[in-house]
Amino acid sequence: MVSWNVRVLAVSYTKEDDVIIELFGRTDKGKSIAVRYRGFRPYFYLVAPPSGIAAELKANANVVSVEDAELFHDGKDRPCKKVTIKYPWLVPDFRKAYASHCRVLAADIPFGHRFMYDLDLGGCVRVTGKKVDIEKYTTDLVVEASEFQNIEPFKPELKILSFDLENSIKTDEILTICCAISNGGETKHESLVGDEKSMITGFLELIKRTDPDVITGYNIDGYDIPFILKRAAHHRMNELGMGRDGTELRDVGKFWRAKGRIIADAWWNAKKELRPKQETLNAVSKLVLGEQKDDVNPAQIDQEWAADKEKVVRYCVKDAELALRILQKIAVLEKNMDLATVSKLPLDDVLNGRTSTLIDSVLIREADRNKIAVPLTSNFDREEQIEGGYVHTIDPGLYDWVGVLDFKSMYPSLIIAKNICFTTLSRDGKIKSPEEGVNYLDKETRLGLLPQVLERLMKQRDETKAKMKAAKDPAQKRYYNGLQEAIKVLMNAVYGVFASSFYRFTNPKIGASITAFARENTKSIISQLESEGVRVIYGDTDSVFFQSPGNTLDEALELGKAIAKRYSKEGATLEFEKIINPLFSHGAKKRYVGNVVWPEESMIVRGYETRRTDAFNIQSDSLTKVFERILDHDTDGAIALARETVQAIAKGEVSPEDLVISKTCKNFNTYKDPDNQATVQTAKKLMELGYEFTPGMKVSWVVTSGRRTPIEVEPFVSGRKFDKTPDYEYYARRAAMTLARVTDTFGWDVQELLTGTQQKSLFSYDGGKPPRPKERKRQRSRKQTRS
DNA sequence: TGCCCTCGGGG
DNA sequence: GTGTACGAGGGCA
Repeated sequence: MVSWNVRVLAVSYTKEDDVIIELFGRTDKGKSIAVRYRGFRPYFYLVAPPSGIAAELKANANVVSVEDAELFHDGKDRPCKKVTIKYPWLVPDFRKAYASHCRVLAADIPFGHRFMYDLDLGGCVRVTGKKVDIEKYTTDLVVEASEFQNIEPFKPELKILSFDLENSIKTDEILTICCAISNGGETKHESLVGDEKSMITGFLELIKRTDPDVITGYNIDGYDIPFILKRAAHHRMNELGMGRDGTELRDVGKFWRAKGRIIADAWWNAKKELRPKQETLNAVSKLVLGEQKDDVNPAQIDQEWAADKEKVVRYCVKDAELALRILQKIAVLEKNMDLATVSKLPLDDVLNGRTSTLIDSVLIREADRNKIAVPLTSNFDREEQIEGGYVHTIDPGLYDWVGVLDFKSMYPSLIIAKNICFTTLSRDGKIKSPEEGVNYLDKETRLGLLPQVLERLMKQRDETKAKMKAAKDPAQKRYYNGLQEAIKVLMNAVYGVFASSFYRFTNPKIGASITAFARENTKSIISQLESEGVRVIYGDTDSVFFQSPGNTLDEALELGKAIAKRYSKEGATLEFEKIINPLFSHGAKKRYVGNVVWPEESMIVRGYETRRTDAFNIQSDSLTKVFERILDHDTDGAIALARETVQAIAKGEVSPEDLVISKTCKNFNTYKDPDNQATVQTAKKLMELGYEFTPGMKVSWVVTSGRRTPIEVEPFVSGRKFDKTPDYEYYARRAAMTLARVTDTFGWDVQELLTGTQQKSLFSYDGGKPPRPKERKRQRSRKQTRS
């Protein structure tokens, strides 16, 4: 018997003579490994099944055993039957068959996960067994395992294959497939050219030969992978095995899976991680690598290919490499390995799975240990959304020296403090939630599973933080920091699944009472602060924004620290997070901009969209400039700028270039009502003008009549003279609408920006109602800038 | 205000 | 594979 230490990347099962669990991973010696394990059986529970059911089950040839069990369900311990069956793929049938007779439990847990839960395996394991030789696997090692042990987590260097293809727009044929393969520190390039069939075969062989843990590229899920499959189908090719056992790719909605490997689209991950304003490979490369794509025009790929094939191949290799480096730079694999460690799951499940998967992994293990029932995930009707956090209204205006206080891990803290759990939910519980009739048992009567798990995670996080502090080696420090961040993510995810829609362990009452407790908490802090004379200007869920009466950083700092200290109590720590000076809002919740001046200087924009690509230049540029002036306390300048911008557009004193709107145009028939689509209209006119158009191209236009339906547009081609007249009125109105959201605060609404004059006197009344907010604000904003 | 539709990335 | 998976903005009623 030999042992290997493995970072688990994926878990699955296969049907041979029997069911075999497969773990795929990489060892601490850098070898890829496939681990096989026989003899694990699927099972589920039935709650108090009617008499006769047990006998019926025992007689079923697919049933291995029926045993008695007792599980805590719906407030008390109940007699159950544990039904073990032969094959995991039969579980759904059993589930359906018995659901009408009694409650079925734990019959929707992926078999691989069930295996990991039951052996309580984590993200890294020591596998003991013997090496075997099974040809279908592409891994360095194949092992028949007899034993598993948990070990200290480690993060092996993963082998990543990034690829990109170029295809003819005219004929749809693949021109080249290029790869950048990273193994440890070094990166190798491979490029395939020639006839399409052999390129595809060559690509599959390359995957088989190099056996990457991760396959990446830019938008491969949505483009390159389906494209290769489409072309392979065209040639009637089969056996497109990219899996580590030679099996084919699986289509999971928008995404793709290859057994034993992780398909991690660099675009998708960069999008999640960075939320860039522009998501093109070029823009993201510039953003994270400070580097650009090669100079090839993809819209003219056929011409480029005809002119210089080697140049196109270089370009393609470069794209593959950029995607690879982006994935490495944003370190998603590392971060997710940490999350896999704390949630005890294979990397693939963490990277590509839902957050409920993470919580399941932690909660189901704990439930099993405590003999607590694991219900099925019910088919959620996404009816009523539970009420969210408390958001304090913000009056429009400009505020100086704003301090921001934050409750530390508010939701987890509340769950622990109030013993909130599906196991403690009880009408006669002593802990009364603000929600009518939703009460929880106190800890002494029954400690909730959820609070128990969260308390352990919190403790674990504190310990990890302590280790981080104690670590001398920077690499060690980073390692512990990653882990403690991952625990934080996991804890916040716990609240997420309980609060959002339906989750197997909860009902809306629990989520609703968590937020209800939270609202009560935040509101009470706000009113206490107000009663002692501190001016609270805003608050959202777990944060409170107060205004320092002084006009220095030191005064704001002192007040913030004092409040944090005074209002922190056991289980609800209030932290002083930052100082913003100044802060501006036009009076809508969740929308503000400001200059953060402590602890670090930065600009903060929340809710305002200054970065849309389908807005015309003037629209986004002027909004940004208006914000800059406002934060410089130059409100008059901001208003003047907004007014002048709108006026200039209305008078036609702008170049058509600044009015161009760009969007992608897909195949016309993919639109419900193509002729109503400005993109389609533009594309058709482009073709009439003799320009080439291919579905998927970005088209640019200028609106020539915004009043008609559908809107009338004219294509804009850079370099070609634009000889139509833009609908300046339409553009002025759109700019005014964007800018007025902000200038309204200072007394200028859409109409007034359009006409350039204020129509109402400052103190006019509106139908007997109190003065319009904007007028109050005008005064207030002046006052705010005083000391 | 809330629903419905579309887009984004790729060539 | 005991799993069906985005998220945000704009248009329109």
